[in-house]
Amino acid sequence: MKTVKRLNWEKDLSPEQREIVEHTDGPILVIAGAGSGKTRIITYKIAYLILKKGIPPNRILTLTFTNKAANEMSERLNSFKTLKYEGLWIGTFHSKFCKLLRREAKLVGYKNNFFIYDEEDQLNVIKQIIEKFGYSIKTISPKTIYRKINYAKNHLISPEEYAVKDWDRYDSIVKNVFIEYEKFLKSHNAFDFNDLLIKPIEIFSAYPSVLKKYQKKFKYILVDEFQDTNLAQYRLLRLISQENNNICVVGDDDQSIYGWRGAEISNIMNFENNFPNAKIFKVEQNYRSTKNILRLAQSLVVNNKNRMVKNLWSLKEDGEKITLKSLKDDKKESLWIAQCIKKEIFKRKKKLCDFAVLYRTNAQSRILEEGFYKESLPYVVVGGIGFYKRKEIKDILGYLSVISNPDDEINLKRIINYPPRGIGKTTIGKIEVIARENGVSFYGGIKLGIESEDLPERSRESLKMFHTLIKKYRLLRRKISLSELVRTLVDEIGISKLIKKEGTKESLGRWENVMELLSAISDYSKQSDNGGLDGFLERVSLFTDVDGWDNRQEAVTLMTVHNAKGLEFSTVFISGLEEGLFPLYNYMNNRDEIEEERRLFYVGATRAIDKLYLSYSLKRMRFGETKTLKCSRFINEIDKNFVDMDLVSATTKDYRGKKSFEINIEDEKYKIGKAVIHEIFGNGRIVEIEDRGEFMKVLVDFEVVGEKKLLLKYANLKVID
DNA sequence: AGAAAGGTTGTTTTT
DNA sequence: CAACCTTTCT
Repeated sequence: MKTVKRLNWEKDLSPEQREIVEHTDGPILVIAGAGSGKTRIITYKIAYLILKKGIPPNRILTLTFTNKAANEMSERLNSFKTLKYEGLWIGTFHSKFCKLLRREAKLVGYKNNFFIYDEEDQLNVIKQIIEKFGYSIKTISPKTIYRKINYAKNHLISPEEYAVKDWDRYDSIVKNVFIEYEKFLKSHNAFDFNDLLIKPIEIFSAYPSVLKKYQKKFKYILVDEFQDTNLAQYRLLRLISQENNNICVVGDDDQSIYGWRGAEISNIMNFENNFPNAKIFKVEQNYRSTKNILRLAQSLVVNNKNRMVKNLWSLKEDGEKITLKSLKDDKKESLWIAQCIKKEIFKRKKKLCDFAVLYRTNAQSRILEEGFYKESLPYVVVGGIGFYKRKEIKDILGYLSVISNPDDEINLKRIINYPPRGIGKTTIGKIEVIARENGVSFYGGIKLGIESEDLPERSRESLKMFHTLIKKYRLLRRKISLSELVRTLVDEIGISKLIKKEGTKESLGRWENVMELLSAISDYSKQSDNGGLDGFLERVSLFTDVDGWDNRQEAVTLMTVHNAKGLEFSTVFISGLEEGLFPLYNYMNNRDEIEEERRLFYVGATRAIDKLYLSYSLKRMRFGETKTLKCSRFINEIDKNFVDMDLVSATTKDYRGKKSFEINIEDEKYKIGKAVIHEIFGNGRIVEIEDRGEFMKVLVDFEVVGEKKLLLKYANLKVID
């Protein structure tokens, strides 16, 4: 059911949006506040380029943050009656540069059927290397190494450049593992996520003619969510845009929430310096939220130092007040949320899909699920362990990967004894030796192992069976459809029996997942432009749970604030607003990190269209222990004039109606102009106040020693009044 | 070789 | 409180 729309430049766009759409040439930065119609601007710009300027779609590159965003844009383009956009490059950075790599892989020594390793695969590679070096993964944590390697790759640091302080043994281990890791991936024809961006950069610098080809091809480049691009993405944009210099980036510095993943907020802050003669637009009208929601969000985010000044405004009414609720513990919080939703559905005739419950960490979903279950309220959890990361799914995908690319040792080892076929640790160890001695891959080692005298008859028999199985499917893949292939495979290896045998309460769900995979594959097979087995594997690697989430489903949506980026809901709950959880404890120590947490809260709050609920618990179960918690500093920061409060304090006093909290009452004593006494510096007056809460700092002008900035916590100042 | 039991570890957010 | 890894038992 395709809804066909006529494009109406005047009616569909505000005058300022239209100006941006029609300003096509040269570098453009659009600072677009939350809910100001970013997606609309980009889609209409694409339409404008094609229809009004006659640019062929295949000469426009549009980069988004999620596949979902790209799909939505495509859908909108599809709804425009007269628009033909076949050939348009639209998708995430990762998927588009993966596409480029499929074409150019041989330039970096890869075959074009490369496989993409996810975190689990990467960890397996790292573990294997650590053990090969003779370390124990007890002393050398694979996860730490993984983080360090990822950090380096995010910052475009190669293993050779990886700096080691010569006294730091750990760092030199990281470096060595890093070097081996890169070699391993290459020799197994696999990339990790970072490689999808890094390798194109390598290709472009080594082969200027290839770069030229793409520079010429892409006359116009459009980028969404620019505030979350990292160094590699930024480098790619610079390289590709050089020829035509028509690059339009859209973003909002207040919504930059991926710093931990290497995103550089400076990319957006310094755009004007890096792209000379850039035209800057600011869109401050918000079309999404009520005034109350906007004011609250704004009152929070102004506490950030490192931001561009913006003043969001809205033509909507004030709307309902924000509800702030404090609860005794996390169980009560989840029940309260479920009950609020029920009430709203009953009173205001809202639908389940109008609600989203957001949280800081995935682990919080479980307690919410329990509460929803008790209240028999349907819900979907988006994210967490993604569908394609579930064990039963990865096992099947492991087979498919090996069928496509037998060099993939990691997946080969994953499935070689699943289902158990008598190929255990000892046999695998022997094959590794054989492979190394003969200079062949692990798969090659299996072939030799079948003939080898060093292996017992039984193992050789098992290996032979396994090898025959893989060979059979490698042949079969050319003869039957992908969907039939996987069905036959699932049948032959007896997954159904295997899962049933486990006999756990999750077994049924796991089997359902397998069936869901089969139907996903058959859907994929039906698409006319499908890329066969390799295409499916690629899609799966780059797929996220949000991409698959259906927003019309009759269920409440539960997800992290990160996942909610770019989405909107009539009613939004932000839960777990406690010091240490949101902001998360790892990020409470430095200013930049706190600012990112604050932006995250801002992103969450601005998802709401009509009504926002904020809640926190005074006790929460973590690590199997119940901890007592204080409410988030962000709650203290927001302007309470638009908030209805219903609070339980730690001392069970009711703070209803009061404008500030206990923490704040202490702070209130310190105001600009107040006279204070310090033990050493003597008398002075407060001239400036920075931060509130735990890290509150004051600038005091002392009579004797002049101005000093003091951290209130340690200063021991006395106010004299 | 494989299953079952026991101990230890750790949770941030994700393309 | 799990998930994960190691050890122990069959």
